[in-house]
Amino acid sequence: MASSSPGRVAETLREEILNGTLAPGERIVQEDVALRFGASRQPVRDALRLLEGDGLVTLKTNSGAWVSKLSESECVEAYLVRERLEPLLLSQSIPNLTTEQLTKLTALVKEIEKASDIETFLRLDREFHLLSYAGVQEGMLSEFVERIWNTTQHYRRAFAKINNFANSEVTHMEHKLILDGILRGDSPQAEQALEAHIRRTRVTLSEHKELFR
Amino acid sequence: MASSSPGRVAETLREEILNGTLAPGERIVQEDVALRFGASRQPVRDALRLLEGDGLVTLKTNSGAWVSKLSESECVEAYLVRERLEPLLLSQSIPNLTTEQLTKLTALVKEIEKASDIETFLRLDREFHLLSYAGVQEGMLSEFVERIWNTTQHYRRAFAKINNFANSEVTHMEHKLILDGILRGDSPQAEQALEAHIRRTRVTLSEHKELFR
DNA sequence: ATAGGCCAAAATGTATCCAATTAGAGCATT
DNA sequence: AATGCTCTAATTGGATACATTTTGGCCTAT
Repeated sequence: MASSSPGRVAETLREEILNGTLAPGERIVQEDVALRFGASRQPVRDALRLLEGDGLVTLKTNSGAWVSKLSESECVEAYLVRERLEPLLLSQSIPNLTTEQLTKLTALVKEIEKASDIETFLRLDREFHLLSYAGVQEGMLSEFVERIWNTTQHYRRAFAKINNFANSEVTHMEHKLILDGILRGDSPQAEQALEAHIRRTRVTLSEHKELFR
Repeated sequence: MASSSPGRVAETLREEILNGTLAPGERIVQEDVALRFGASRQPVRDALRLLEGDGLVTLKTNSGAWVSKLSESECVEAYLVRERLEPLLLSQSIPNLTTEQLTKLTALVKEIEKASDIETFLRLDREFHLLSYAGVQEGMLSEFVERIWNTTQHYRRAFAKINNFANSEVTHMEHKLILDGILRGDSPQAEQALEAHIRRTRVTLSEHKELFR
């Protein structure tokens, strides 16, 4: 996949934005990227447009490209949208999850509890939630959700650092409730637990406005 | 706005896709567009990437660009997402609507009733709903909603043609309920009426699978 | 000392050219 | 008649070169 030049460039840059190598607000110079990949600036421009479509990069005509930055209200909005969309997505995914995926989800919840550093926690948490949506084939809904996860990734990391696993007990319980609903095919429970999970994060997040200054 | 070349090209093409000049599945040849706008192919490629980000155009590497097409299930998915997102958007918009906007909304509901041809109906209906969201400043939520409206525009037109204003009485009543909620600042009523409005359309739509063949 | 304007360097946007890939017509085969 | 194949023309992708715009440092004037 992504055999095309712009595709590969975009994928690499996306990875670097998600893992924090490229921070929000940081400028991306076309020629620098072109040199890194041994390509001309044209494929790089295409890649930047792709990432703009994903909301990860903000382009300004005749000026340049920056890693997208969210204000506090934009971040809260992202969580409000998650509260509406992810339960819907989960409800459509649950009937189609395979036994292997259910096993993996169960294992992930345990692993998340054992996670001792922030990067591991973030990676596993992301994997758990996105895997729980694997029963739905790619479409607009999953695309929206993935986009929200991507654009808020940096703030999830910053938030985890500040909290230093403070609310981890509550988080683990919520994950178990979601998992229980999934395993028993009790979609409403899973949906409600998920909505509560996201909502609590949103409320807690808005108590840390310092993340956005 | 959109003073840049790719911006202008994209805007024109978007317009033509929305008003039906360019039909879903139709191919878009870079050089043809470039000639039309008296520009080179480069800005056109940028424009196509922009439209791809909007979901209006589908690009295939080394092959070309086509106006995006929705399957029936994708269209239903779009309406499911609308049911979740638009009531949220409306609830955030209502407190910030100006007196002028409320007057305009009232007028639009009346105009929609008087609409005698399909294009007028589509235009006014779109204007009514999008104006009801004008109290919210641009952001992820409004962007998602606008994208859904754009990608489903063609199917709304086809649906209206088939129905030939059959359910228009119900539609008008729903619009009045939404408007009443907005005017009285009764957000829950407006939200519920809007959700019912979208839901009914979705259900009715799935009774016309011939639209997707 | 600070604000404002000017100029040079750097970065982005566009055009043109060439290479690589694909699509479709026409032919051959079953 | 239908299917598969080949080859050519058309189209897209990428690189280089040039034009345009912006940015930021520096100078001047208040």
